[in-house]
Amino acid sequence: MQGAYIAIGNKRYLLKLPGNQINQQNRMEYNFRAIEKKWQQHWKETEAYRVPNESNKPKYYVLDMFPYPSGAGLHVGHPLGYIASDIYSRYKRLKGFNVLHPMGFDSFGLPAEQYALDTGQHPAVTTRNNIATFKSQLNNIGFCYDWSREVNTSEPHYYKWTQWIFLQLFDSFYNRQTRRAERISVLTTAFEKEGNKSHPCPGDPVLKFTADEWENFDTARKMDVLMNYRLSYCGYGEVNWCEALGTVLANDEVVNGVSERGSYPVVKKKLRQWYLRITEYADRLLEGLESVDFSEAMKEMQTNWIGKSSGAEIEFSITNQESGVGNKLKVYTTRPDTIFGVDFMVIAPEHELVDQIKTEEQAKAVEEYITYVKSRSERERMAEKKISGVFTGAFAENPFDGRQIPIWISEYVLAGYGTGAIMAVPCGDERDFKFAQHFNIPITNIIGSYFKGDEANPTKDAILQNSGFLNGLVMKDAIEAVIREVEKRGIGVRKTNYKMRDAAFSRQRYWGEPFPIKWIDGVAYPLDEKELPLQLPHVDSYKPGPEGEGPLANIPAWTSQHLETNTMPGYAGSSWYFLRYMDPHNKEAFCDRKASDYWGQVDVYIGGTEHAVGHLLYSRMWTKALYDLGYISHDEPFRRLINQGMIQGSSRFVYRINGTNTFVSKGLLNEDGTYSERQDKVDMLHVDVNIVDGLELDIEAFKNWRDEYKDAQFILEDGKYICEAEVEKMSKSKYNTVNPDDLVQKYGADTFRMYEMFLGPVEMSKPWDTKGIEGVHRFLKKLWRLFYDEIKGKVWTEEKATDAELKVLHKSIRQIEEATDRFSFNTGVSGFMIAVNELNDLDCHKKEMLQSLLVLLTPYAPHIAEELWQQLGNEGSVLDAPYPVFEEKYVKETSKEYPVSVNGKLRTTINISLEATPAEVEKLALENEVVQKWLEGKAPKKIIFVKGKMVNVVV
RNA sequence: GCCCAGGUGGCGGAAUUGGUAGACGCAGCAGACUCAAAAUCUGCCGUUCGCAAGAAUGUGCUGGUUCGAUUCCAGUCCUGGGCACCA
Repeated sequence: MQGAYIAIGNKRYLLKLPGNQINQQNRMEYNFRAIEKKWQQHWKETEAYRVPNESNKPKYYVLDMFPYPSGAGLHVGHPLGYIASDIYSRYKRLKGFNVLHPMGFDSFGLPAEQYALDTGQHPAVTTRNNIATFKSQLNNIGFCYDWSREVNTSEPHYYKWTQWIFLQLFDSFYNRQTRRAERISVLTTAFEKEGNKSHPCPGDPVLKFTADEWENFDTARKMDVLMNYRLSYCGYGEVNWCEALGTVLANDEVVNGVSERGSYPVVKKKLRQWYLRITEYADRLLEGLESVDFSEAMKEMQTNWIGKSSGAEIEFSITNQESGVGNKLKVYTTRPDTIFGVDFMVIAPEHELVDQIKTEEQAKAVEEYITYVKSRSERERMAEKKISGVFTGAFAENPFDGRQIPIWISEYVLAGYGTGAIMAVPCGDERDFKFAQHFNIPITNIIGSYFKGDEANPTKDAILQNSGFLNGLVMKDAIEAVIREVEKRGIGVRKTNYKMRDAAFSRQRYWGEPFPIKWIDGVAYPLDEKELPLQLPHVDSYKPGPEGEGPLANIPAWTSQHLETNTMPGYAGSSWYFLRYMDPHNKEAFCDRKASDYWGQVDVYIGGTEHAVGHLLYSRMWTKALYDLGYISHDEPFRRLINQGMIQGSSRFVYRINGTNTFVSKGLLNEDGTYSERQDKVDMLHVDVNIVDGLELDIEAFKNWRDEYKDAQFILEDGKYICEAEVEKMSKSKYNTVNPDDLVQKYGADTFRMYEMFLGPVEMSKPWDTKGIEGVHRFLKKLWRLFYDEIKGKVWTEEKATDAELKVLHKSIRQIEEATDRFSFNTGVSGFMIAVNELNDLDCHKKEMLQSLLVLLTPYAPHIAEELWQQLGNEGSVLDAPYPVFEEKYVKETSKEYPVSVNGKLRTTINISLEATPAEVEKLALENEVVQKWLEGKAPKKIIFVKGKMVNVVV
């Protein structure tokens, strides 16, 4: 950059000039570093991105899923969605909207705590540092965030309101009659009047009491009952318990039944846990999907997660001799029509009846199996292909034909779903069939020829046989018949079931929101609103507390106040942050009603599918609850959702000859992956992608990369060391992360932004490859040269544009506007490239043209657009310039080069007027030499003509 | 295992409603400019056959529907995401 070209004759020389003399010359070159710095500073000083809560413009709310500020900083995968949303926000602003486009940090979480455990650094400190890094990285890219609205979930003035919302949920229940959340006081008033007959208990379905009984409950009992209704409630749940570490582990800290750190055994342990009663909202979460613009795939994932099914809960009597007689085994089935095909029962190994019903002969086998299952994660149990299980020795009686059915336990039945017990029908269910085969359990066929004995058939169309009173009925119809009969006999009920479970809402950790709850005599009391925020206390050690409790249990000052020692999970703060952005500094409320009424729903929400069923469902539930309680006026948080794909890492590897410090270039390896005639074994080692150009290793950089490679030897091919490449997750440990800062430094933010978009559709996952960025950078330089010649200086003119030039412009307006509208930013970028190429071909430097192009470009490359906009002599910022309006008349065509096929195969093209009638087109097509050749004198059977598209002659 | 998505040149991708497959860019090759390099510009660039004209073939794989399929249907393989304490 330090220099300029001068021309002598027709030759050019690059002159080295001192820094203070280059300004005027410099302007002729695309000096992106100076330009970007200048405008970022200017926009900051003029508060160009500040968004008011009052405006006569229509509002538009564009939101990114905010990041967890990890210690590794931002890598090129993060900004993909942010760039997309930034482009869209700027586009909407140009189109005249008041656009809310905020950013913040989801700053509570496990990694900061683990880091604290390892290094003793307080999570608040590391989090603050990480946020500073993230912010500077984000600002580098030139995003138009209104930073005055930044939120950090781990700051007391934010989590005060997370705690406050928790208390609202705590003080609410879901009224199934009105289908909304209502205050607990509504419930107690009802209890006083009529007991719980109008409000069946969601936490304990068999609980029934009268007004008198309620009146006579003591306080503890009353609170206990209410706990079973609250939308946030305390119960018991299983966690991954690691005795050796004395702590509870997250699922991804457990690998194959042992802890990831140290490989200690991990077992299931029941602990007191907080939950959100999201199951009460299951139906509304389903219905709400109809009113939002999410992809079908996303809706399907959420629907499947909620997993609504209907069927029946049926009781079977247990009939074995030794014990358990008189007990009932309750199963849930969606296929009661197959009741006569039940050949065995399977109950979850942790089912409460197992202990009572197992026979003495089977006791040992059962216990051994339970020990095995305890070490298994739910994931492993579901994914297991190997069939396993143990007979309990007990039998149940089929209520319809009295058949004795053996009761088994197996890991494929989970305690948490339905009743934790199933009736197995091997002729109709594949898993049951395999189980029966494996354990040689005889199979009853109730569907005649539909079942051939080699695989189960889940049909509902068969006519039932061997099925008592159902014989002759079609299965579909039998479902209803059985449910009616079951209810008539009082041995079961019709039942709607949900796969979704209540959301576990507590963690035995330090770095999360404290619960504003005090425990007194085993009863949970909420803190008063005035006591919020309940601040996280300082700790000296992040070690777990006794008996699986969190670190807070180690603090006497905390426990002496009887405060809850659990903290809230990562998703607490993220379940409502989109509301806080609307009114981030409010000290009186989580968000002023006026602000939320103005901004309403998020119009476009951009984020990854990995949040499909977690964060998105929780936010939807919180929004619905806040709506029900009258705090906001909309009950779906996100009107439209765009899923951004993941950027994967493209890892590079070097081959080292086993036991040496010599590295062999990839192409020199034998086919079997060994080296040389001696067939030396080689090790494949990760190497930092940043010291590899494409596939070619920078050998000097490699030697400096790590001490152990200082004296490395290389066996080269064609003088180069060629690396192996593989696509993997982008992660520091794989040395495949690329820092956006480096690319911005080298090519500028505008190039970086456009290149990320140019990689492909936002929704799609793709590996990162730095190589192509040059092309986008060249494009911006080419654009610059439409304005400035490096010798002649400014080259734009005030001349009137020609028709050909106007056509280029309006074609571009159409393509780019439409691409931006449908989030197809990659084709948007290519639209700019085409426009610049064509203007270049036309040698067009007319201000009229270029100016419009700059406005189109503003959302994608704001810095260069603003600079050139100013250079052209415009007043005001390009950020608010009028968006060019497409006019059809400039792009109208009169004729088209029609593709002409014979029998569907393209043979030639003919230029035909768009006015031509079908008859004229047919005539022209048949007269065509090429068509005649392919007709070989035969008459055409048919001619298909689609106006403006194609002609096909069928022989 | 279950749910969801995606497979198109050497590479990233385009083709919006079933109508010219490969836009745009990278890499590569050839050329211009240059003492040289960089930068820039021009041309070529799916595969096979052919001097060429042209022909055949080609969107993971196997079938189907259609005048016509990357696009719709059935099956299948592979890759990625999620599966409830990573965020």
